[in-house]
Amino acid sequence: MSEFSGTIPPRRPLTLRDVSEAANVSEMTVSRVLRNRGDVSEGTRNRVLKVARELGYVPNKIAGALASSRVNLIAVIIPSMSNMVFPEVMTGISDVLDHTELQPVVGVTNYKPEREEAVLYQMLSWRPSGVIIAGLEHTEASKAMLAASGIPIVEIMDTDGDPIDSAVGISHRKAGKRIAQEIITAGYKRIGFLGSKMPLDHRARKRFEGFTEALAKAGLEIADSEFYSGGSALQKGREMTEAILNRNAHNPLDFLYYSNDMIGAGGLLYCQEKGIKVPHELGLAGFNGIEFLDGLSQRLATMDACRNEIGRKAAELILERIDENKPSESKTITLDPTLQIGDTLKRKKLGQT
Amino acid sequence: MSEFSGTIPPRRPLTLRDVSEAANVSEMTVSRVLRNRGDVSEGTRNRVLKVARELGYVPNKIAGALASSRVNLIAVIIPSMSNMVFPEVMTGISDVLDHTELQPVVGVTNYKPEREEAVLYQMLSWRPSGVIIAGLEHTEASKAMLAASGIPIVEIMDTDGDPIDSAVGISHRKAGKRIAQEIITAGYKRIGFLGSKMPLDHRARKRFEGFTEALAKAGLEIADSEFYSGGSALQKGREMTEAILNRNAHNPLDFLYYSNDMIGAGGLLYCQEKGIKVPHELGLAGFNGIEFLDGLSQRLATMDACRNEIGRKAAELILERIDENKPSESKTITLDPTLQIGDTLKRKKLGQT
DNA sequence: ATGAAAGCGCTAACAT
DNA sequence: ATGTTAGCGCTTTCAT
Repeated sequence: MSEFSGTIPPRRPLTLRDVSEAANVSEMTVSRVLRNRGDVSEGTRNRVLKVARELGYVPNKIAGALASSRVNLIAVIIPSMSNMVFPEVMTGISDVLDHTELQPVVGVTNYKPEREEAVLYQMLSWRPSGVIIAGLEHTEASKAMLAASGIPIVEIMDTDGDPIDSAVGISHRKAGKRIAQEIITAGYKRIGFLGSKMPLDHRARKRFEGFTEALAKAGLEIADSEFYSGGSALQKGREMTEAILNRNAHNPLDFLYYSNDMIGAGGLLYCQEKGIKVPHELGLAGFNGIEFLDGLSQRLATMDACRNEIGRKAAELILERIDENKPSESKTITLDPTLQIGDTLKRKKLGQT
Repeated sequence: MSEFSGTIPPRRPLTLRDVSEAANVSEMTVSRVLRNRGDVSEGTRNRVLKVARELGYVPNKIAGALASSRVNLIAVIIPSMSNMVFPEVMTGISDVLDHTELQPVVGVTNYKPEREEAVLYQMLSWRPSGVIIAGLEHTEASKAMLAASGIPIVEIMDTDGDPIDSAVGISHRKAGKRIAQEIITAGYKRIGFLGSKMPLDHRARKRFEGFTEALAKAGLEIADSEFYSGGSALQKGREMTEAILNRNAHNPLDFLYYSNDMIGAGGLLYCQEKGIKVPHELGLAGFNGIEFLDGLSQRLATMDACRNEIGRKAAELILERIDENKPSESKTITLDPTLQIGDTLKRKKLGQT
């Protein structure tokens, strides 16, 4: 210990008072300058600004928020970050919020309802101005918290169900149906399904349900399926494709529907290497429209889930509900995902004529 | 307007007082129960808990933080989220913080220094308990804010430079050198470089510098280079590879070094399609060790940037500095990225013997 | 255009 | 084991 220890005052964060003393004005005036509110003479204003900058003052939002009971935070609760889909939703949200005073704060649930409940509780305890949360399925407690919060809630991604307040998304059930119809129309008959073992990914489940339903209407059913969990999705796509094709070698499949584009891309790469003729011998389709599909030599058939758009619209809904004082109603916005046929779902009707 | 309008009380968030009245104890006791602090009899405890749950009380952290001057937030400031590298860093951070009371709050800068400054200011105004920030390069104002904040700061990803406080990362300069040496040893001579137009991506720049430096020492230099910005990285990798190879057809390149794995993977796919023999005719290497490389039929040579580890260590450093009261010193932890030779950097020395 | 007083909803510190 | 008092650093409201 140096003999001078103790002479250096412990660094205490600066307060409004420090600035007000240095600038020789009341705290109130400093506050007004820093928030650009009320009348302050040009001279005082400049003096305060100068002093604040020199001192390196950073306002304490905690105190500000408590005093004004205004917290310019939007809680965003999503299942996963590494998923490629949510970063895009986040971009949409940020694009809109960047023009405002609001800023998004993200919580991740890893697809676990109890984790979602905990994260939600944490976020609500900061008294945000609004909540954007993925999905329509939540624990009873979560729903109660959301409903009781008294702030705008927007549930995103999915519109197959009843929102607590507002919702923006696509119908995954319809998306599944749509792609199934396309596959049927193209003349494929022996269809395999490859997806992830995620009982709690309700959106994947709904797509699957819509898919099988549409097949059933055409008198078809899924010939075989394969599920994975964890690991490199591209690699898993490869492995699962190999497995399901081999297993059905005696009576070959002619189409594979993947629950996401990453495993679909793995399957496509596998087929290309093995010389399997896509789409004539075997058709493929995924879901999500992830950007990197552009880099493959054949474009995988997929459906764009409107992720950026969902983010934007969700943020806009929140803004509407906050800004305006009119009793803005809750609404559900259902977007229409675009089907991209690509190069892997093109076979002409065979044996139908 | 309904004739009953005004009869529904505007939903005011519940306060401790509401709970204390309903449970017939002092606010202080409720506070103690909810935070598991101090002695509270089992009976009172249960009663309070029950009432709080029934009422749906969610504590106001804003007020709590102000009163206790403790904000259990760690600010995490990163350049990008869609990058694949930062989600992994985030996972490392969360893995460690999940066992504590602290929670990460993320801010994204898009590689813009002025944006970083703004984000930092915003975050600091919430008085977080610590800051984890990517890179060692910041504006003067940002550095000043960080230094003046009086909280633990950990700069991550990079250790080629002087940290404000602590740092965890790898030496990108050394990483560039290392891969260059490997390429030289393998006997490649005409080396192309493909990267992104990001003057502000200091880590990519440092890798490039280390790379060219090591080449220079061996009497070599970069034969040609190609840069991209925006778009699908996989696709860009393809296009740039085609462009650079064609441009040098008269005197062919025998190695391509990519500044990231995504464009590298695009290049690899291109080569495979064109029947270019990798690694004998043309060697390839990327940087980052992204998971999906596992799904390609040849493993791209790369270096793992220790992203998860960096996140973990950064969070641990912050915890050390907060938890302990000892004057824990700032330290710099330099991790050692592992080189993965893969299948694209293997040519035996030729013409050297 | 500026200031003074009160209090936002909690918790620290000190009773009891 | 429980209660009381005094703030935390701002903003609101009302004076001047």
